[in-house]
Amino acid sequence: MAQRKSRTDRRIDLIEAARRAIIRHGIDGVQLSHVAEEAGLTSGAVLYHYPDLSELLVEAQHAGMERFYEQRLRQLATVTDPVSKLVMTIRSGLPTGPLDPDVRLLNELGGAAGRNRVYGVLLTSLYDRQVSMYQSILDTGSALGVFRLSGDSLSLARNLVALEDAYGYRITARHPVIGPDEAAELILSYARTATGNDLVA
Amino acid sequence: MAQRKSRTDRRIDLIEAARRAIIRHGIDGVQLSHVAEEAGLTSGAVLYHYPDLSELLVEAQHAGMERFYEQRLRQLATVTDPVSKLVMTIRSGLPTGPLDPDVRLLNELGGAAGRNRVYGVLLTSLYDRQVSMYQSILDTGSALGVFRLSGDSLSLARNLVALEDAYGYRITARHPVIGPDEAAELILSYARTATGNDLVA
DNA sequence: GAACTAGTTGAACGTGAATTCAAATACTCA
DNA sequence: TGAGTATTTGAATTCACGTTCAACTAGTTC
Repeated sequence: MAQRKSRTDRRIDLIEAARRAIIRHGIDGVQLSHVAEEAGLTSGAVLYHYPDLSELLVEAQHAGMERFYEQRLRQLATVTDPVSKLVMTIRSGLPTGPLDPDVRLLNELGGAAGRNRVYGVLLTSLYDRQVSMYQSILDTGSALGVFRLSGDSLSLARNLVALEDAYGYRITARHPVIGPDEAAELILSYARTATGNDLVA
Repeated sequence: MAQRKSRTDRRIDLIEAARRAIIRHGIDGVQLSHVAEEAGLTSGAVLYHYPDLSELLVEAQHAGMERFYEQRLRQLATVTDPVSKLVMTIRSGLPTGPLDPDVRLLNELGGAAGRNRVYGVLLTSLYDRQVSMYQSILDTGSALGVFRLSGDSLSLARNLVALEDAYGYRITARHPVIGPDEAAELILSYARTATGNDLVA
């Protein structure tokens, strides 16, 4: 028998297990048994904690998103100058490679968001928060005279996040020439014209 | 009994039916019975033409992609000056709204491309062809002196396609403020700095 | 350490989907 | 027109999954 755990501990485990199962089988392909296997439990045990699998999946997606976003914020807090912030943020929005679990998970949402309102809302809220994050970097740099913005910061920020998103897909789809480094350089080339700064950290 | 059709006609029907079924249920959620229902046939009939459902799904995705791309090329051929071409192409890469079937279908590939090599290859090949399309517009405009490019045309083209992709997701996910018009304007703002042209058609 | 509680298992059951295939039907062409 | 062929159906079968639940186990409490 698998190690016994408290209700809260087990729920955390299950959310992690669901995250892995989604990455492996797709948000519409995950089965109860996949989650159980990832968690090292039987289906019955999973059902004991989450009588409705779809709720667990939503929680897993939600948790994955929050983790991704919080991690970016945390990294951001380690530096102060706007140039470093911008460069670092661009990097942290890209997958480390085709197998990056965080981005793989988010990518699963793309298609489902068109069919499922809950996923649409989740994904939209992540996008908006990331836009705010970029916008505040741009505005700060602008106020300090480091950046000379080529347009309004909201539009620039929206485009930066959009580029991240798109290259995330390219990288996880294993584009033969666009990897993390190339994608970062492509986004940086946009960021340079947007900020009028060379962005050499 | 459903109307009898020739092998080739029926296969075309089935590809269309599969396309609709994928949009409705997701690439990993589609079932044989969904396709059969969309086609107005029984499961047995579908299996008679496609013993392997996954092959039909790949063909449906392939056909959807080709159609999307060919349609863009055809539109592009109706105008000659680079400014009109660029503006029109940006528009034709965006969904008409959250329900746009072509983009909905493509979005289904995003997540699956990370798990399934075939889908990864399909999606990557579409991306690359779209990049070429933009690149040729940019190069022509540059040669004619209409555009003064802010960087190499390949990078600019890659970013333009990336922006289209990303806003396609935003729109199908029903972002409350980013619709087709707003997305087009955001991409255009990038295209303006990229080409040094006001892009007023 | 006995009674109680919470978590887990495994087997039984029901459901729905894929698969198979013989029979029925509609078309082709001699 | 009639024999032959291609397409479709519908029923039977099998399989995989979700669901339920009684029994079991490991903690917890008094």
